[in-house]
Amino acid sequence: MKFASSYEPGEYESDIYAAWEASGIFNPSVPTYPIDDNGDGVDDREGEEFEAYSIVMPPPNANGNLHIGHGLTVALEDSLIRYYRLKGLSTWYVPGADHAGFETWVVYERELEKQGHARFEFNRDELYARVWDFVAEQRGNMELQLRALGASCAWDDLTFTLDENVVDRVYTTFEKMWNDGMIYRGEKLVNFCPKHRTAFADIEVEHKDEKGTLWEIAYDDIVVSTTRPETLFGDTAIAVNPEDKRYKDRIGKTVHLPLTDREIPIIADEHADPEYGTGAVKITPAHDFDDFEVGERHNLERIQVIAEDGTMINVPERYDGLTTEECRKLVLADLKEQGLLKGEKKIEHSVAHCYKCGTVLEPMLKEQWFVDVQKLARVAIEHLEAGEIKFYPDNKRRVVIDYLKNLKDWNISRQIPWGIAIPMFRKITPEATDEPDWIFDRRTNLAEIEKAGVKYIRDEDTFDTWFSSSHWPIVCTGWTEENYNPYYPLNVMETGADILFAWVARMIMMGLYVTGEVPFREVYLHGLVLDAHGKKMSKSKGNVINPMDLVARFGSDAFRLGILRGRSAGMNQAFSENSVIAGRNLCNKLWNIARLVQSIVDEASEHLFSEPASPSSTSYTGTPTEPSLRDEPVGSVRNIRLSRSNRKMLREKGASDASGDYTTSNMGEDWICREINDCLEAVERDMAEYRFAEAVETLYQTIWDKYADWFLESQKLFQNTELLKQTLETLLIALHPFAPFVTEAIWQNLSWTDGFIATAKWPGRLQFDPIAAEQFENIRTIVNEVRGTLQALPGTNNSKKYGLLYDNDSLVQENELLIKNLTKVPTINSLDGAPRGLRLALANHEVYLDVPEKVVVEYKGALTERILAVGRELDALNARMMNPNYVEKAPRHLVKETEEQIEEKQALISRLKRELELI
RNA sequence: GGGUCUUUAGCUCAGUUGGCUAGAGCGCAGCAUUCACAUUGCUGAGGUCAGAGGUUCGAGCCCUCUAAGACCCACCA
Repeated sequence: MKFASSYEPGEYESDIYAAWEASGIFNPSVPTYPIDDNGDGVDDREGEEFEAYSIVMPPPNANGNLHIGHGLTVALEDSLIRYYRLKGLSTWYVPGADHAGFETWVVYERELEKQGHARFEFNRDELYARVWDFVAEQRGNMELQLRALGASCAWDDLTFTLDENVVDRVYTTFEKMWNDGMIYRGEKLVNFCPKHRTAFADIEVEHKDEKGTLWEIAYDDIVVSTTRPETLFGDTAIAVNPEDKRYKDRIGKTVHLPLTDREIPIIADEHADPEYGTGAVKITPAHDFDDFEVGERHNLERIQVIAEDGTMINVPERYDGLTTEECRKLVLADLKEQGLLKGEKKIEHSVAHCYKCGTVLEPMLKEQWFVDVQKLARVAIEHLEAGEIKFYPDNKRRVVIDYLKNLKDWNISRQIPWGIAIPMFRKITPEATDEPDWIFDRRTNLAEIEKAGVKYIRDEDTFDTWFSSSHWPIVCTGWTEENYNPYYPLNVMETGADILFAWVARMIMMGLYVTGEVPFREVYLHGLVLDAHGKKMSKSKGNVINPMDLVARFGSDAFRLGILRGRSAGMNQAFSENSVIAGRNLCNKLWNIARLVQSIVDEASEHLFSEPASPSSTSYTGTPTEPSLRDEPVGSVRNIRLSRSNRKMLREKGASDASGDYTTSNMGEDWICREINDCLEAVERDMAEYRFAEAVETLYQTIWDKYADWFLESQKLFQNTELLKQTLETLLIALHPFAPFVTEAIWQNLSWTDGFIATAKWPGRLQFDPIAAEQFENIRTIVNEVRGTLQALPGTNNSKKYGLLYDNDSLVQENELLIKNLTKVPTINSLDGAPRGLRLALANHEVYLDVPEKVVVEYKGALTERILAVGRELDALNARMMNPNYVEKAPRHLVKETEEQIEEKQALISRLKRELELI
């Protein structure tokens, strides 16, 4: 037995993935469909052009586990890859693993601490080797998890962010920038985490609004306001606004710096806001970003008073070595004692924090490597404004441009050992005066090098990970200066909207700088997956949802379908487990659809041949009883078939080849063909515009509400095996990008399919008779009306009690059996004699429910209500037509439609009134 | 301070360039039960589309303002 009564994902998923992977179909060098597609011995690719489709995965942390955001990423990216693979493109989904410089370092440093060590006990090479081993030990989990999610990536091409080719490429770029004069070493204020002892780029800083105190301190007779009294030892001036009358005559004079014996000048600078505090501000160029700039304008001395470990230096002995916090208390106490503390105010201000440990960052004067971003940003802006990259959502393009316009030089030095070493060496042979102080060299494995007799030592810093990550599309596609590479630029960069600036903007700048081309043609940004209540997931809140738990409970497909549901580009959205359950149910539904179709196919082959068609088709021993309606007299079925023209519907060229041609023989068959075609069209349109949720929704409705609930129900009467096979295949293929496992599991279990569905051909359109398809809508209307009315009638089990009568209605007559089957009414008869029972409110059909007079009377209220409702609709339509502007200005087809509707409603309402009178 | 986004059913969300009676899943209520599927079928209730104004023959959709919320950027001592 091939199809169990329910789909159990756990029994299939890992085997299916292993089979895919072993077959090499995820590899881009392999054609995505058989070379000889139609078995005629000729290579079908002859003369065809292969289109490439590439996506590189935003690399998950190599030694971590996937979180739900990765789950979303895979669901989105793999759907695209699988869709375009089915479309016949040569797809390449490059997987990645991130060394996650700072993140991993923080984890490892904690580990070191646990072992009772400090990082300063080891040199950089030792630390690097230790973290490498640590990562190697932990590695692999996330790669298995990607497989569990069904990511159809080319595993042979997995790129680790510390791979040799990555480092090479990063060094090449750095060298080019160095030669182009875009790299400089500067002593600047950087955001520095005293706990992790490293600097950050502006973008890594987390600003939080906090309550603080603004103290007023007297510097002689001038009172300044400050939130950081402990830095006064680093003050080298007082600034006042040049327009400020209060201080005009003091400019150029000096004041005494409290607690010291220094005099500092009073300078005029726009930075001082006369409205704020006392209008005078102390200037500490070494410990404040604004003051640094003021200092540059006025050539002020920079006195560093806080060391990298967060303790005081270069201060009077009394304060030396204290932490900033201790020092602040002591300074305030001393000032108070001397009567210099003039006041304090509670204020709210924004404070920079380490995004990892939350420590308050210290602006620190440090020599670092900077990238002059002016040119990079300018070029990127030009290409963006020219619209070379399409953004989903669209508004993010503008947001990136604005970001790039205000971008400041980029600090790429990090004082952590886990990362790509900066390939710069400092001269230590002082007498070699003609040689530059710094040289570029790739030999970063050496702590010291010699060149032309001059000795240099290595800079111990590593690159900001975003510097190397910005090369991701280049390194993952193996782009080189020499070769044509159809996979670069990428078709799309899919990633989180939260790293739009840190990553996407930098990839654009770097891609253009290195290759001269934008690195991707489109960008799809997804929002955050929030918890069920719309809150951000975080470990501390304990509301983190593990995608692997969901995969284990509901299956990979269910997870993918569930997480895509209702999600749109760039939007944060709450995660709903119910959507995953709905996905699981769809998988099971599809499974059972296949089970039914297979059983029909098996039965048909038993009828055709005295011997079973194939061993597999008879191995099915599911429900032995035949559907009762199949026992209907064959004659009546045949009559229906004969009453329709013998139309042979050839499939469109390019449609799936797995089954033979079909002939539609009843209007339900034409109808489902039309619905499936519409569905395919919608899915194609949605995929082109990254409307994943809509594509899934359409497939869900088509499979469940149309295929199962109407088409398969009608096929219980007349089985069109060829059409069943082909429509099932079509739906399986169409759903495959979103639910790869269940569709493959079914494909493998069906008796007539070959190969993998993962490499099947995207279906063409089905042929059908549009008039017949439209007529089936009438049947649906009749059936719906019968069902609804039966439910509304008093009593239970009405569908068993009352039959259906019709008068002069060929549609009902021809489809008696079908209507009977779908409504479950016991009988359908032509009306003999005068009308009786309850007439259905169908405008164009004379159909009665054969209910006794008593029931009709009881139904009177409902009928009255119905008349009122139709009356309201009619009023609305009439009002529209009374408006001369509508008749004049609205498109003619709409006006005509309104007129027709009015006629229809009027006919209906007068008929209903007559019915009411008769009761 | 600047910017982006959100507000539609009890919950989570769709609603493509304005066009008829605003949809889905889950939840809820009722009915069904030898059926491929209870991970089921059928039926139903539930919405002043945040509020106010405007444009238009016509607005959930476009414009203005207001309110509530989320996020991003920024040097406010």
